[in-house]
Amino acid sequence: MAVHGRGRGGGRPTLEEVAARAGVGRGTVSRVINGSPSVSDATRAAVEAAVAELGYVPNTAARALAANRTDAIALVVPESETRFFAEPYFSEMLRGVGAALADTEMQLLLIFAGNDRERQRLAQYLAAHRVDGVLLVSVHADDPLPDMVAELGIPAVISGPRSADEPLASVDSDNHGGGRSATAHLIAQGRRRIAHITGRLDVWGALRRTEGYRSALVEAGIEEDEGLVEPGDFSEEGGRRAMAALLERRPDLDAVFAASDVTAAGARQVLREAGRSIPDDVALVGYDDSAIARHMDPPLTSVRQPITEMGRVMTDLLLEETATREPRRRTPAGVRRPQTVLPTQLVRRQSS
Amino acid sequence: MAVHGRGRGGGRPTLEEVAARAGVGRGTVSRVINGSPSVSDATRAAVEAAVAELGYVPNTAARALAANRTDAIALVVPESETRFFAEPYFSEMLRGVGAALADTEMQLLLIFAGNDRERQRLAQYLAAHRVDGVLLVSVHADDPLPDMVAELGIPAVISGPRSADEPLASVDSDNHGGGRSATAHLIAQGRRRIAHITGRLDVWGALRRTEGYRSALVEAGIEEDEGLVEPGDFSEEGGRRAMAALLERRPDLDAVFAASDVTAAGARQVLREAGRSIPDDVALVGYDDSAIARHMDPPLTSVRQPITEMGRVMTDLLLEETATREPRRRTPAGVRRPQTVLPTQLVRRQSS
DNA sequence: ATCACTGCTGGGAGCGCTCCCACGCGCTCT
DNA sequence: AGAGCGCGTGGGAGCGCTCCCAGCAGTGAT
Repeated sequence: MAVHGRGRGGGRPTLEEVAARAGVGRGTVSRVINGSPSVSDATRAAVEAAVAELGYVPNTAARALAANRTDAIALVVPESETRFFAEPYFSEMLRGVGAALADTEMQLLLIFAGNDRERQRLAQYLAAHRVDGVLLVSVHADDPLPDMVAELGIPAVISGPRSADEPLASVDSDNHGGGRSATAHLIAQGRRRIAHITGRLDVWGALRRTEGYRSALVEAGIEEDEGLVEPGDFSEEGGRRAMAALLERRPDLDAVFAASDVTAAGARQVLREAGRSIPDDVALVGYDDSAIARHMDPPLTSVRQPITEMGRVMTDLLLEETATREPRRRTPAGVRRPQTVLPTQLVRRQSS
Repeated sequence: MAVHGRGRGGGRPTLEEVAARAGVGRGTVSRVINGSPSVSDATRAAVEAAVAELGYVPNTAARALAANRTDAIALVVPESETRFFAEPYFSEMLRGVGAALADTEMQLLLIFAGNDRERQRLAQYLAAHRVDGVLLVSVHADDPLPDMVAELGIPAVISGPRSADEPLASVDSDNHGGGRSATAHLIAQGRRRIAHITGRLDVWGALRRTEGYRSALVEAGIEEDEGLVEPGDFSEEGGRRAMAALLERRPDLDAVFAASDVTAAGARQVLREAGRSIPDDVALVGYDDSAIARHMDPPLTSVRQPITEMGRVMTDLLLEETATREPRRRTPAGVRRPQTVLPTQLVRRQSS
């Protein structure tokens, strides 16, 4: 890491200086730095030697200016920093993104857009094209963020499409399959009166989980009973409320599939208060395989999403996109971006 | 957020275009953008109007190249991402940094340097001067990172000096005062045989806590008893081991001041196993005021560090530094950077 | 021997900004 | 009336790269 001072006191060496040292032209050095194949081996070696001797490091600002790219992507989190840290979801996602970026020159920017002020700033940021691409995680259905990004013509990948015809590239876990396997598992345990507490149904993924639940019932030839389905909202309180309603309406239910672990935790409280034992009287399955699931009493069977893997795939997709869509322009209207779906996995524990 | 296309298809407007629109020169627009005072009000208004009309956003890359600054600082975390998320310390710190940056144009980069590979990358990053300054948090005493940063002549602020004569600017909480007030509190409760489990004594802050403990004893005229001091290492296991040793050596001790909440948790286990009740037989005080302290049984009295505030102050200090140290050069040898110390606060709970 | 044609190479022309020098104007002070 | 000053201003000269075109050899076909 030798950094020799030269020329204008203390400045780092420039391409020009490396070129002079190696006895070649500026263009050639640039080609070597950027790994162009059309450089002879001898020349390449000479340049590499000069680079090493001078401790040359490319000036990113100059490169960004000349090439009109930044070599950076942003992970946009439409939440407060507090929630970001509270949710293991983000942590896992970040790990996946980091892994995908590990052997790249790409720089990751973490941008919170929890309040209006931050969103305003983000808008400025994107307008200035300070990143080559954007990773959008856990966006709400009515969020204008994705459309803004699309409008600006910035490559983007979203985690969890907002609807069946999401125009942006997306990576999702198989919510339908998850709901289906959770329900099928309960059926395989001999349960027949399986209740379901949904998530917020304006969230596409939650809707899919519920559809998966229905599919499993249909496949097993069990008649659907609308009385066994109660809307929730992912929250603990919602779980309690829904469970109470279900118990009142169908006291003979023998299993519950909740759309999130937190919801399941709420349901468990009500079940316990009602004197139902888990899993003997009522089997319980959650979703997310969060820390709550592991620490619940009894430990909760839950559907695990490959969040880290999602982060990795999202990043790969985005990198590909930024690489191909070189001259920055808007995606032609009507062109659907790839929708990737990753498998979920049922983690069996004592609650079922 | 009107972004009108112009000139070379779709490119954003440039300074030049804004200047033409406002009927002024490039220089004048630049001055307005950068808030230079030497622009007449009329001209300023005209330029601002043009900026608004065109939806002009400065090109950061060009600015960085021309001005040789990046308007970005890095928060360097010498830990894995996993630990980063696990520790509320970082979350609070980040909040403080964010707050200080909120009404700045500065961009925050979060850089993990948990393993060799990441550190290598960081070195490249810093060598390329891609940030104007660096915030260094929770660096270990033998970490080469701070010296590398200093060597490169990059302004830096460190959280927690590594020794009494830390050459870098630093912001710390008052570890001495914290240890002193925790001990004084125990004395005020009528305790006289107060034991102390230290932190890792190669960590300057831990050392200061222990010195604070001693000061309090001296001030109260209580004779120091080396048998009451046992080295720990911030860990739970260390707390258990130390507590066992203390109990064996001084079975009549009536209070324990542990250098961290985690250590206190370890100590509590041993005390309980030994049949000592808290706080009746033995009063216990921890350090950090972490979640553990609140959830312990009984809730643990602990010393709170103003971590968010530390983040804020560190950032302010760094911004000041980057602003003044305009032409990038090394800090002259021998020039000590400011050492700021923020007060701690004793949070009383049922354990004492 | 002439003419492509291919494989490497050098260097001009910018990218959009900041910095700074020089200029013009309206004053005040001789 | 002329010199001197300061304020506001315009625009040249880069910052360190990438892109691209032209040029130069060497090769095989005509």
